[in-house]
Amino acid sequence: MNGPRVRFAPSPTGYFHVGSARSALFNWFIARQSPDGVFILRIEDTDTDRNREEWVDGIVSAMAWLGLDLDAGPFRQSANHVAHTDATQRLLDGGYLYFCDCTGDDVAARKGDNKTPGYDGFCRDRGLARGERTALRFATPRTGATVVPDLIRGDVEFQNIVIDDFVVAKSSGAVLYALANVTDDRNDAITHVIRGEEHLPNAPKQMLLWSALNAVTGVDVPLPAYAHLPLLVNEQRKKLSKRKDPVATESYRDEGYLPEAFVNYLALLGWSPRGDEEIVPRQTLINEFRLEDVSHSPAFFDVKKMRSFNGEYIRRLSLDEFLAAVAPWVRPWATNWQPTDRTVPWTKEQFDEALFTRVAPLVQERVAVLSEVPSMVAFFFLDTAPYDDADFAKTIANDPLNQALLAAAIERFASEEWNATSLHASVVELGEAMGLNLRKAQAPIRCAVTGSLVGPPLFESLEFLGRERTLTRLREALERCSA
RNA sequence: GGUCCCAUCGUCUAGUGGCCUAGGACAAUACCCUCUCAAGGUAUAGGCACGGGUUCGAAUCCCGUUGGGACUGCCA
Repeated sequence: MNGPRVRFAPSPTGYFHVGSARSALFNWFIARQSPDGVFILRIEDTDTDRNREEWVDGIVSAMAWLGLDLDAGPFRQSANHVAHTDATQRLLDGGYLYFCDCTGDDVAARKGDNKTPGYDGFCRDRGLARGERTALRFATPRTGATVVPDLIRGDVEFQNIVIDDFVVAKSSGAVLYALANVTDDRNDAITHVIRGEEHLPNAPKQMLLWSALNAVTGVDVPLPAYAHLPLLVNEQRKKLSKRKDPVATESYRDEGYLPEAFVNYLALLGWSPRGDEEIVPRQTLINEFRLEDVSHSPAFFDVKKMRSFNGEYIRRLSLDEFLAAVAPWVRPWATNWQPTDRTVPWTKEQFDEALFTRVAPLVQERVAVLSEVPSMVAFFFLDTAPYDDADFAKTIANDPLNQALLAAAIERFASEEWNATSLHASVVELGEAMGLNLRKAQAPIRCAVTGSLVGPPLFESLEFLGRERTLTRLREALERCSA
């Protein structure tokens, strides 16, 4: 029982941020590197004004989707409030805390051009007792320095004089993040605190709190190792914002990213596996990951690259795996999970599973995300082809020669042997008779049958669609011209 | 303003004093393949922010400059 004990401690205040997903992943790597490693999910929900239960569900299901399995939890930090208030009382008794009745305006007014940040310790020696508007502050040392031994960055030194007397408990009695987090980390015997770089300035405060708690409880829990991950930034090199940037992990799932691809890409933000190969199995990521190798500088979350990875992962799927993966987008009525805000172009009755199974290999190598599949195969299931008006006008409506070719095709296809090879040969001949190469000759047929100029290979598509439906569509296209 | 962090192709990174005329991946461009679109193949272009040191030798170590970022809440 002396393996690493790590925790992922998000606050449920919104969608599951991709940066959070990466923090969770790196924590999970550390836990999974040891047979007795422990990965804990702790929901930090002490701010009752901002937390919503649905966001907790979002975190839990997103982590399950990514395959980040838990050894303990999910726990609610709010469930530990007795431990938090107990810790507060002990610190108060031990002389580490004092009451303060300053309002935010008071603090700001007194600050003036004082160069040290935050609160100036005005109430530290006023000997205030608990009152209706008294918050509890931690009396930070005024001399010396606190060194955060960061596994990624090395020692980071903070002069104690610049660490202000931060609030530990609100006047309402509610214990705040800094103390709640440290109390829980001590109780959980966390060995590695792995989190975003925005928490680096919190680290010395929490170390001070940790040591004070050790002294005041008589229980000497060793300090955890710290690792502050480089931030994920947008194109403007600013921290990824929930409001302005596409950061919701859920939305990538809805779009049809594979969890393995998502995990692989996330792992590459601030770290890289050995050698020149970037697409590597999860087990390799686990085996090779080292906090000491994580880069120090912010990383841009590049959706383009992730798309490319996802396409690669999709192409590596077996047919059965692909069919299973794409099911929520093509037959959502039969799956446990459905992407939100996506409508399928066909009805349950129109969908033909056997036909889709034959068609699937054609689209599997053509999509980067699974949500692209429906529009690519819709013409197989819809009663009439979903026409792209511009394509239709260009290749059929305004092109008499192509109309003649369609008429010839109708004649020829009526008796043609119905397979891709012979259809291919017959369109070559049809084209030659009219002085068209295959590239030109296939276009009007493709447009008439599939509705657009781009799509899966034409002759296989015709074979799968069948003679009758193909002929019907060719006729409909011609009728559409004269209408 | 203060504290702290950071700095290799457009982007993510390899690189831990000589293996670097700096490697890979995504994106870009060209060509090949080809029934469209993709995929695949081949090739091209593109980078050590700047200035000082240290050293026989620096992308790698030190200092400074510049630039970027995080934090600076009775949020987490």
